[in-house]
Amino acid sequence: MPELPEVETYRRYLEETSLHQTITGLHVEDTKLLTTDYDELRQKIVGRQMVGTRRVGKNLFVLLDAPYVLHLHFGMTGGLAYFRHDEDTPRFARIVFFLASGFRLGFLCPRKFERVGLVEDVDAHLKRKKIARDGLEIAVSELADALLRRKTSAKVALLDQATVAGLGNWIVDEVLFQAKVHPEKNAASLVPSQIERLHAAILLVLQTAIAHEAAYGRFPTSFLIHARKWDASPYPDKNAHRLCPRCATDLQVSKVGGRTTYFCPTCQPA
DNA sequence: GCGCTTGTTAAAGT
DNA sequence: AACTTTAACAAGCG
Repeated sequence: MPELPEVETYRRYLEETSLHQTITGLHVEDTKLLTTDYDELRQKIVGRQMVGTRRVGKNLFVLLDAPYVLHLHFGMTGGLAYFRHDEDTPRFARIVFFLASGFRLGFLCPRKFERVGLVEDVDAHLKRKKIARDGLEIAVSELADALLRRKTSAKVALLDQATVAGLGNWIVDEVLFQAKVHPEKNAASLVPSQIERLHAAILLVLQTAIAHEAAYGRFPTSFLIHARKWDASPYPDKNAHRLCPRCATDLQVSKVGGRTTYFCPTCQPA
């Protein structure tokens, strides 16, 4: 689930549960999940406290009372869970931070695409990884600059974290739908009105998703996301979600940039 | 059992 | 050289 809204929800969850407690231990089931050597990581975080957070796109940075920062990336399926007792350990809590209160913060890693490690400097890390401006903060002019220099489709360009940070597969589909732009539209040939609509749609989709703590089932029925098989929740009619929420045309499913893409051929003409 | 998956990146291609 | 596309990664899920 971890696109920007989920990571923002995890960020708030971590802030509410785990700050200002000395870290007393660390468990790591599989060191492939680490971008910092296990022993070095343990040495550097045990005895420290989490004192704040910062999120950029899908990246969560946990500030410590130390001159380095813990970096969490949730991959395709990562999550967080705060718990107390052994018997409450969630499935897939492959990394566990033990805290002085007796509680533990588990980093759930069902598919091992998640990553945890230390970074010296957040901004240097973002630059090295080519992470662009966060989706909630990007200006129209920045979005325009990034899109117009690309020789690929609007969908691929929006999915690229070097264009705008935090959008994943379903959010890009939702943004394109709300902005009435075809996913395969050439990014470089977007006109100013389309870029303005994309910018507004990015804010709308991200803010709506965050307001609902990324629980897709509760999103407005005007959203395309309900077309995805895993979420037909607001519709009593089993087939209603296959139709465009705006014009009731049959939605189209295709592959763009190698990823499953939903769009309305009427509202988003080629 | 088969195909699919909300992300990223190394390798291959242009 | 620089940008784009593809395949691969790992494992759970329906």
